[in-house]
Amino acid sequence: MAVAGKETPRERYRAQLRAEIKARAWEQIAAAGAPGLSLNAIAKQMGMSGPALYRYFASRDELITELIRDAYRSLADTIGTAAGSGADLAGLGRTLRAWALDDRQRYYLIYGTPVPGYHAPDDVTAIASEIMETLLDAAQSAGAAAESPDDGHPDARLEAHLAQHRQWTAGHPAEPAALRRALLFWTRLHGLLSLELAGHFTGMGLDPAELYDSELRHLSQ
Amino acid sequence: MAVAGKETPRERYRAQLRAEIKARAWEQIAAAGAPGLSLNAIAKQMGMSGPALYRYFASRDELITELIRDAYRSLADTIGTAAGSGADLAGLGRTLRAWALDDRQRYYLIYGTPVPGYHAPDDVTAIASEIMETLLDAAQSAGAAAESPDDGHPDARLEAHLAQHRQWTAGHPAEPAALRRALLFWTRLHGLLSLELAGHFTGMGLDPAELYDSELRHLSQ
DNA sequence: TGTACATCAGTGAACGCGCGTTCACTGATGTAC
DNA sequence: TGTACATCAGTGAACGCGCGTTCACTGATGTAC
Repeated sequence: MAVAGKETPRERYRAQLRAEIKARAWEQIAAAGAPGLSLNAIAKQMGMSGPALYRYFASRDELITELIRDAYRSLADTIGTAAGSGADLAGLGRTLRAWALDDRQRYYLIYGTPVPGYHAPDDVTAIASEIMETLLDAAQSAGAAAESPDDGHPDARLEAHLAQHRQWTAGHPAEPAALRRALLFWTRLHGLLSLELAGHFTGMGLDPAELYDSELRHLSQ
Repeated sequence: MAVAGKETPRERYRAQLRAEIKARAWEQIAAAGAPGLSLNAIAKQMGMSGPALYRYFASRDELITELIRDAYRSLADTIGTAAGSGADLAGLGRTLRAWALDDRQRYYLIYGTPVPGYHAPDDVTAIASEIMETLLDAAQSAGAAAESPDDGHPDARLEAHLAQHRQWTAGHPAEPAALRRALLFWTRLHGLLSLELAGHFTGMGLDPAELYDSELRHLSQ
């Protein structure tokens, strides 16, 4: 691993070109979705021949994997930064929606329809649990300051299940109520986001922001 | 439109072949997702030449559109039948999950990542509101028998928003609380389903059925 | 500072493949008198 | 019932395209003495 500042010009150039390839790849994905990603098309857009890209990525699959990794990293960093700035659960929720709306294809790369046969690399699961830990932190803080998200009707059965299956909490010391709150946060907001991004509310005349805010209020109460 | 029983043998044969093409199309989609659908591959599988299929579908796009229509119809019929058999909201929720798990690609055709540039035909929105009406019926009945899904903390702001944007209810006489309940049902269950189908819970060691049941209990209380 | 060599970016040709779609045509099935 | 004609399913060849990927090669950039 090269130490920053000690890169040779060649290394710098390589990194720069890899970055540009990825940038063009995102543009293509934005235009035609991930299945429409083509190495040849990227090369043409950069004024290079197709095979040239193989100096930078071993295959189309490796490029896509890298984009998925970047998408996860982007989300983890965005959520992590917001939490670091003192955002509470509701703030993280707003951050999540802003992140999703900022680039829906980036969202879809993580949470969209999975490609049959494709398996994400192992290291992204580490990033995924990094995100979960941030949520658990926020949920734990929220739990200290507020009542349960269901107004005193905590779901004992769910909390028992969550308490017994804590692999996903990665040793996080959150209480059962906080586990539950973090999970509800995650699943409910993704429900709204995926329906909104796919346009399922537009035909209904509803304002997705209003629905989203409502769930945030409910989760924070 | 041909009257049933008055079809000529040729019409019958046409209908039969269209059905077989669609059946093979579903198999292909199950194996490689919707982007991997190929008319030539279907033809080969049926022992025919590629161009032969153009007697039955004008283009690949028309075939996909037809599959989407069928997916919507399947969901509307399944939910409608359950409601007709006296299922309450929780029952419809279980029906929804069973339908989704029965064929995830069928679910994705409706609720998965949209293909940029593709627009679903108008008539599917009619089917979509048919589904919503079924939900509104059930939510209205539930409202008469139970308390609000948030235990007496109804979200006045959300209900006001919903009451002011009732295009999606298509003239349904549901009360504001029922509108809200139906929408929460829809968005929360889809959040769980989309995460479950994409495998986002498998790495966490959680049982999606448990989470789903928890939301159903909450929505029905 | 200058020369000899190694490294590496990028090219162009080629391979093999599959795609959607069109077209002119053959042969079977149905219809009309 | 039998003949003449129209309808229609399916074929095979072809078009034009783009894809991922390999390979041998050129030319520029960097390194070592």
